[in-house]
Amino acid sequence: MSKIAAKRQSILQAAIEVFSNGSFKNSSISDIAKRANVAEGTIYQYFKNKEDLFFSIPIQKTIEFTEELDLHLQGITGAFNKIRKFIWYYLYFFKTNPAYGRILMLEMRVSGSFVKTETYNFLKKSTSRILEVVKEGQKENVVRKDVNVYVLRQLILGILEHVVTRWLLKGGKYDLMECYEDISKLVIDGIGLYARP
Amino acid sequence: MSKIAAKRQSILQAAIEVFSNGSFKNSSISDIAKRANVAEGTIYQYFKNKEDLFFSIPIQKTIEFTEELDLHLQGITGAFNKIRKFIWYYLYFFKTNPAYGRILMLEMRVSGSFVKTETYNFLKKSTSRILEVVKEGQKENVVRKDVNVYVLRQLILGILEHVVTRWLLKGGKYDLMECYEDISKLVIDGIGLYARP
Amino acid sequence: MSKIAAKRQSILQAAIEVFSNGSFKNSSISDIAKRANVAEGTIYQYFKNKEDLFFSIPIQKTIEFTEELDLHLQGITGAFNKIRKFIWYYLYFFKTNPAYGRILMLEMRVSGSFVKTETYNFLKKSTSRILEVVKEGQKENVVRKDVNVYVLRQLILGILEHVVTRWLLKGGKYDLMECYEDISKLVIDGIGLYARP
Amino acid sequence: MSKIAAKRQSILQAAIEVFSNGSFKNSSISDIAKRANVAEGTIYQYFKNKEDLFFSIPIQKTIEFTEELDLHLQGITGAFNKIRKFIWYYLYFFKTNPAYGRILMLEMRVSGSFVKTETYNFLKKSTSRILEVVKEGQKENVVRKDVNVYVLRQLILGILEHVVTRWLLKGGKYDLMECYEDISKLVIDGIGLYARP
DNA sequence: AATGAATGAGAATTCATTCAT
DNA sequence: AATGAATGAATTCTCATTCAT
Repeated sequence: MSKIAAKRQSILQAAIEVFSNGSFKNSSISDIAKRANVAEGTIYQYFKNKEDLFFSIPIQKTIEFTEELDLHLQGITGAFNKIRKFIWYYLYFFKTNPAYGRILMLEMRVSGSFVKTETYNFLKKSTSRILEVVKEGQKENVVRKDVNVYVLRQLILGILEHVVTRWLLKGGKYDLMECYEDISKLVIDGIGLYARP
Repeated sequence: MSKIAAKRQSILQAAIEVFSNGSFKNSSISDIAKRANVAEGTIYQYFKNKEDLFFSIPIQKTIEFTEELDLHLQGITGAFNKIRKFIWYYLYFFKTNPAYGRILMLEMRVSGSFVKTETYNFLKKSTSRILEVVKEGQKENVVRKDVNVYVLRQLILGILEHVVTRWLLKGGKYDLMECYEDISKLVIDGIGLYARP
Repeated sequence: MSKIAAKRQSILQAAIEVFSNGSFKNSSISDIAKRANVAEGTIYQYFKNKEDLFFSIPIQKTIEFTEELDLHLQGITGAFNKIRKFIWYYLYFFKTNPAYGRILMLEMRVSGSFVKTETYNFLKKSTSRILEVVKEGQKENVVRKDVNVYVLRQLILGILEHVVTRWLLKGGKYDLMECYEDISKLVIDGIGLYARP
Repeated sequence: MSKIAAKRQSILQAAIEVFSNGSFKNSSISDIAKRANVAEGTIYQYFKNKEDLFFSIPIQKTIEFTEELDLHLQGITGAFNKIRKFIWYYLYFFKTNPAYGRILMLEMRVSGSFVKTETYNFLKKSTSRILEVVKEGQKENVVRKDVNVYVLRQLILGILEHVVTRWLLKGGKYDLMECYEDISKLVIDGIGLYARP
């Protein structure tokens, strides 16, 4: 990574830590600068303004998420196996990135203006990987075809988002991975072609 | 109610309306004063500072909640009936107090400092009523005794908190009371001694 | 004058002094506050923002100008006498208010955006007094009727504006009143019905 | 011209263009650097600081003016002819350098500090050429000797400065050369020994 | 008790200037 | 010589809090 990219990265990391402790308004550029060990002005070399910095967080984190996810999915065959891995990685990602989780799930999602941002569109597009896997499952004849793939994706992401949000609201006091088995079952049962009770 | 108490009350109501539209930092004393039709200085006759005003909201509202709840529970016999009434009233309370709901469920939770406040302790203590009812159910031999009463209470409050939070995040677009029947069943089934499937 | 009006006035006076020493951008609220012996925040109790303060200057000064002018015109009969008095007072006003002169003539007039402000419209309307006198002269049959009154007013104000601007550009080194006689003659000759050479 | 001098020149040209669009404070080194296609730091290799750059503009432009003027005066005999040529060239220079005109006539004048700079002294000295021509005219017995030569020079430069300033304030909408004939006559009549009406 | 003018500590943002490469 | 990343002082503006009336 270039020196410049590294500095941008370290500012973003500091921003995540600061923003995750309070609201957007409550967090100050001064605090972020201190935590990143740069001058306040430096932040404006890398980000247009405070809002730009804020909304750059999910973009950066989503890129990280997607790249890592791809590594984890490599070598796995079978749609169900891939979906299980996806669920596992989703939970694992937020377990290891709770500060980002608080920003995304508790701060951004709640703000009405978020939906209007470019970042929102970027996030929506970024979930294409799981869509592909669902389609793969349909080709393999293991995933039901009587329901729109987008709805199936919504089911998966909806459950995951939900458990992560609950976990964060409870202050991360229990192990997020605990629910991996249950969710896997629920999801596979829910979208699977056979084995419907 | 004395004149003084009435003014305090009207300031609190204005505060609820203002705080529910934005974060703590985002809301200004000036706005609250305008909405309460008092001068800014007057607010400081009734509350120590902005934080005191903010955290007085749940205290006041919880007192209201408890007082009203007691009225609703009067004359009802049977733990299950009381629990159903509790669930009904909980949903009804937030349906009719959505602004307060947003503050409690979406804003206070996010702020990491909330847990450290006296208000947090007050809220925890205030749920004693439901605890008593659960214990009553155990004495009546209708509520399971193999699980700690505090866990049982957590089950009830957890579900309720959850549906209210979801409802608020969706902008209160549907009728919160819709889910009363389902939740009643879920709760009674969950904590009941018999009738387990 | 009320205490509040007096403070507003003293802030305006400080602003005139500061703005007249440099451009709008170059002048700081901090300097104005210091000169007015108030805190920076106080300025924002009286003016919406820096621009509002800036454009409030000509409004205030024009009101002063008009009020004083009316006093000076009282008891004078004959349009030519009134016009001479107007010319005299115009020169006298800027001789005694050179800082305001620099702001109006050298800073505001030059900025392209000034024309779009409300202040600009206010200033335009404020020259109605001289228009009335010109019309009066036409009724008295001493002022030419073959030229539009608005053009006649433009002639008078154009010359005056010009000599004041020159005087300011030269740093106010000579006595502005020197040119009173010459301008009076020029104007009376220019707009008079008879006595055309 | 050396490569270094050429780059200095191109930075100055960029500075003229940027400064002429706004006040000193309003114009940024960053904008100038962009327009000159150099890095910000490079500007500091050629100029001590922003003020130095600003005040280098009239020095550079005055050198250009004087050099070109000398070429134009070559081969012309007779003081009046030279004066006419001077007037023509003065108007022509600002017609073709309106951005510099705005800086010199509208911006520098306004800033009270200009009079204190070295640049101001340089500009004053640079008008020696016209002084020589006036003296030449006195020797030729065509220019009046009853008035101080410095006053005669002031007359000439005063009129020229005036028409250029007016033209700039009007946004350069008409052709500045239009007034060449009238000014020539006015000046020659004004300073000439004979032909006084 | 009520007021609201005054305050001044920050907040975000800009930008001239420096300096290591 | 040229660069442009980094800096930090300065600027405008906001707002919780105080206090004289």
